[in-house]
Amino acid sequence: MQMTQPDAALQKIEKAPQTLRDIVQDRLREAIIDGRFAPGERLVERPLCDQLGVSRTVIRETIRFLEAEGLVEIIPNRGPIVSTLTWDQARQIYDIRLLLESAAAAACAQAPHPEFATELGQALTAVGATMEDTEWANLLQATTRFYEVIFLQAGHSIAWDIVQRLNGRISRLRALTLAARNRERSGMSHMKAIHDAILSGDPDQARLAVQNHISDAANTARSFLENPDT
Amino acid sequence: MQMTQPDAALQKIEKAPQTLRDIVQDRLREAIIDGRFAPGERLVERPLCDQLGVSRTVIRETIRFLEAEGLVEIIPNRGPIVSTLTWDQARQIYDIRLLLESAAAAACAQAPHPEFATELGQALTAVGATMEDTEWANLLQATTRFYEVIFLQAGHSIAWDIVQRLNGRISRLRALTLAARNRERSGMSHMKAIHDAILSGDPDQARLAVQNHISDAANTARSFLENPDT
DNA sequence: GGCGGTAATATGGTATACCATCATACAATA
DNA sequence: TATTGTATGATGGTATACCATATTACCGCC
Repeated sequence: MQMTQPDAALQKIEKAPQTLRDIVQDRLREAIIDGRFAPGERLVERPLCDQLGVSRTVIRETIRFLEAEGLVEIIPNRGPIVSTLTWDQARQIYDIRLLLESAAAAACAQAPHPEFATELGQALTAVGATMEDTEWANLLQATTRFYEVIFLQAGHSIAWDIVQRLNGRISRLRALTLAARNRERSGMSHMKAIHDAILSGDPDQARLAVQNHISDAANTARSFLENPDT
Repeated sequence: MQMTQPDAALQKIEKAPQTLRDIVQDRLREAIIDGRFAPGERLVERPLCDQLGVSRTVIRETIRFLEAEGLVEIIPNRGPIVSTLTWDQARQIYDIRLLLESAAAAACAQAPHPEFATELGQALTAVGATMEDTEWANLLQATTRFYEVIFLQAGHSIAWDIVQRLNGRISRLRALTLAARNRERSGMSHMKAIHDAILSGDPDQARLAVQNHISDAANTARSFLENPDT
């Protein structure tokens, strides 16, 4: 039993004990992103407590976090509501995504890495596999994964955090645009273009492909937001 | 007493009643950004309560918010600490700022607006006025204001929120770089270049000027972070 | 004297109780 | 019947009390 030489078997205990708050935080965030609350709907604390079986303390701390994420807004002495989204805000978010995602894609294209190529290919294949899926959540997840691979390979983890947070705020739009069946295929072709451009080591082409992908999505989103239907 | 016609005198009550949490949130954030806590230092809740004269509830909800902002990190079952910053993270932050700020500056340059010109000029003058000031916080505030004018004119309010949040995370570096006396003047000249490029309606030149400003700041910051002094 | 175990302490996690405020409904009076 | 005042209820804001866990300190035993 020599301790000077670390045993590979049981290295470090890394269990990250999940607290109630973490669970509730994920649940509530998911609920909002999945659209189980309407935008502008009040999030009354006590009913949420009953529903989730936790105390108000937990709910309130969770809401503070989601407030900082931009998913909920607090009206003083009135309480939290699910954030609403104007087209102007959505436009800004798509603009920012365009900047961050094209930068990440370009960075990947400039520094090719063999195992990254297979990883990106797998991510793209996964997107294609969910294309015919009835569950749109899977497609959304696969798409997210595709970009995650790009951002992490580029070493842009902070930008990725920002993009994820922004995506949360436009989740309703993302769901709507994905539901638009005809866009699925175009989205797929755009992602293939991004994939190809990166692997061929062409940063400018990668930027362009990302731009096509996002502007396409933004246009679809705009038609939804400007036609007051949902 | 005709109510159909709104009286200009007492229009709408818009007081936004400040809650304890809001106050504490601002105070704590300011304290961290001002560097009154060392990076990695534990933020023990109960002492903070005594110090600020509020209950743990308030402190904890505040900390949740600051956690989402990236200013503090939570170690499960151990409590919050002031976030540390690696050079890699700082580099990423400067990269993102470069993207967002150059986009905003370019947008301003493309759509000139007369009253905006005077506003930007005033902001620049204010920066110059704080140049000789002994209180570095004033310089930082004036610099912030300069960029705020640009972002808001560009209609990039969300990007501005992001930049402000990122700036909070590198506040220590900003203070250090500003304290480097020799950089003040170069910072000023860079901002003047940005100002001139925008007013002359040259987006590319504006981008370039922003790039110079940020890369200069990033280089100064790197020398601090890589030399383990502070 | 070092090592292991147990007790004590520090501190975060959670629940609850109480108070403040705002909105709404109802009643009384003109 | 309309208007205004008041009472009541819903709900967020804040404080506190209690519990769980982890770290530390101390003590006895080998």
